[in-house]
Amino acid sequence: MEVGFHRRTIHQEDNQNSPENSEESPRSPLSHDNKATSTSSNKSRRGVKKRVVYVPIKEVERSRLKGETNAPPADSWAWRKYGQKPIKGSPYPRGYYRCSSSKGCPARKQVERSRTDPTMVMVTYSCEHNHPWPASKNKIHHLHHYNTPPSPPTTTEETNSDVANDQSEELENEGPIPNGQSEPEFEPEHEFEPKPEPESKPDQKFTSLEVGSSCGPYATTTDQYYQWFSDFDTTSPTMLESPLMARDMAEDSEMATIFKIRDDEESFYADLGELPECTTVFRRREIERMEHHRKLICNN
DNA sequence: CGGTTTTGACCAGCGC
DNA sequence: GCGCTGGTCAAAACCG
Repeated sequence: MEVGFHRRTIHQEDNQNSPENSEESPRSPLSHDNKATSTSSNKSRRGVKKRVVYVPIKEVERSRLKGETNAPPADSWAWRKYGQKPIKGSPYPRGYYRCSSSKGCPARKQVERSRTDPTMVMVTYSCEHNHPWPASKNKIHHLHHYNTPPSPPTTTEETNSDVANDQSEELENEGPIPNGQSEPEFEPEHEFEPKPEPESKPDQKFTSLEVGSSCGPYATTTDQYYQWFSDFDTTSPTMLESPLMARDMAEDSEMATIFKIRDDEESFYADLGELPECTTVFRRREIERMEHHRKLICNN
């Protein structure tokens, strides 16, 4: 499935706001899990850390249209279904998947249709991958798709504006983090940028990326471009706990607006079918970047 | 033929 | 301790 979780909504730390929580039966272990996920404990009944992601069912259906029956939301790991259970109180069964990219990988995910919003699929990740991102055919296809790397933002101004655009997506960037290695669960199909963090200096990342510097042990020529993704993944838990993040979470109303706008926008892109959303977005960003550079030159 | 999906059975945590 | 429920196992079926 070439299409990553590009319209997903992550409710890892803020599940209180998720419709899922409000509807869960109070006694439900799932509810307990989700609640834990939304709080500091973030652990399931068996003490395994979990992360919850919401994905529009459209993504799943798109995957299914491509011949993937009962397809879980797209991501770039290879998942093998090992079970399915009807969940009490939910009309939809829950599917259990484990990572099949590597033998012995403890990574698991549960896929379940949201009760309140059947158009959304709730994906719960538990455990982390203990291996690098497999160079699956999907990935190859993906990379081929986006083989013309758009120019990442290079200026603070631009980065900030993009960040404002992508606040929703920042929240989305969650999932198992394989020992600090790349976690390509979320394909960079559309704008997705880490919030500028004093420590991580995302601008520098982008700058270094632009010059093609190596970014990690598993970075390939094409991977380099996406490495910032994994960097962000690696740091995202910290971000979620950071005061900066807390502040952002407090701006929920604004976030909601952004969510809505982006959702509409992305729905539009989704209607374009296989046309990679990022191509449009990145092209637009490229134009913006060039204009910005032109201004700088003019000013000089 | 190897990998994946399906599905019933079993196990373990949690609440009462 | 018991029952309920979620999570996992494992064998058979399925698929490319």
